[in-house]
Amino acid sequence: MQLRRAGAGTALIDPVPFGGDLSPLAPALADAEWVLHAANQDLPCLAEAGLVPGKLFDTELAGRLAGLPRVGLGPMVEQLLGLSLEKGHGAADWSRRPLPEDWLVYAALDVEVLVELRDVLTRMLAEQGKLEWALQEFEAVRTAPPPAPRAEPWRRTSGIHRIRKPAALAIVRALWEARDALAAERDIAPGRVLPDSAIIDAAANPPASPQALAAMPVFRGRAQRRLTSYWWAAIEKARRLDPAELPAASTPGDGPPPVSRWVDRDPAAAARLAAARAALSRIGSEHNVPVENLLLPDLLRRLCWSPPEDGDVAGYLRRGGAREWQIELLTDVLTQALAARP
DNA sequence: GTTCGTCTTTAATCGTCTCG
DNA sequence: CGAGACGATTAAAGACGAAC
Repeated sequence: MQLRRAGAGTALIDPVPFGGDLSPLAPALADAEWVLHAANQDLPCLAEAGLVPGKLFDTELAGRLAGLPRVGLGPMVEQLLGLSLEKGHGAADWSRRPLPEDWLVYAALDVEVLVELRDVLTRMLAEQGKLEWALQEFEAVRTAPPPAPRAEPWRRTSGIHRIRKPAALAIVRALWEARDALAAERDIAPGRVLPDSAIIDAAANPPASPQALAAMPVFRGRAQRRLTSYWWAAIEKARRLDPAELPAASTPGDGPPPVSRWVDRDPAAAARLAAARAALSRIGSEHNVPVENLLLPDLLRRLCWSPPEDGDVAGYLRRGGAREWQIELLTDVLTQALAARP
């Protein structure tokens, strides 16, 4: 983790020896405004380590609101500060120790520029009359609850669409969970324990015996041969489940259907969405803000699919987590758009 | 009454882009 | 590498009707 504070210089902290608990740092950071880039990606992690900001500035979000075309840290620093950052070691293995010197330098340089970037962005936002918008956005990010864990993460196994029957899905689930447990125990990525494709193969053509399993691609590999009985036990467990315990063929899906289907399913809703999108796109270009930052696309879809019966668009947006600046800016045009007819 | 084949419906991918 | 967004596409289940 990289820290920089005016007057105190830059510090790099390896969280590993602390067992992931960085809460001793919290008092030192309590009174400061945290300047992060794409904070929504790091905050859940930091919160887990015991670090929660009291005030936040997100340079990526600020860049979007300021209407910058490229909001990566590198491009923004280049455009606004005239500096060029070295290309990252994005896909590098940051778990190795000791970390090479040049990686440390690269990591430190990342934060050297953040405070200066904040100052420039603050000035831009103020000039555009968007500083208050940004403050509301930062506060929303700061106080956002951690993302809910996926209810059924095994359903994201790559190739799952090939599996439809509950009995076969049960095998996917069993193998996925067995793999996850083994990966956690060995502390390596699940995909390196057993590829998704092997799970799907085994579910699509369930082997009748351990021997048949051990003859399948991937499973006949040198490393997998030692685990045949482990995988076989998972498959057997799935086979023994009561019908009531089998996973549902498809998740209910609590939101609206895919937009491409709206015209057939509910032409009126499609007309509302088209009108709302047109209005948002107009306001977006008027204020030089990306449409997806004007309103969460998912909230817009839900609004258009099933508008509030009492016509209280502002209340609907507020309950959906929209910020006050968004409500103020959009309620009228969205109310009009909801009156659109096919 | 059952089986087979085709059509419709549905949803989850694909490919693309951008980001860290 | 993995994430989210997007539009287009594709795969598979279910519905329906015809044929035996």
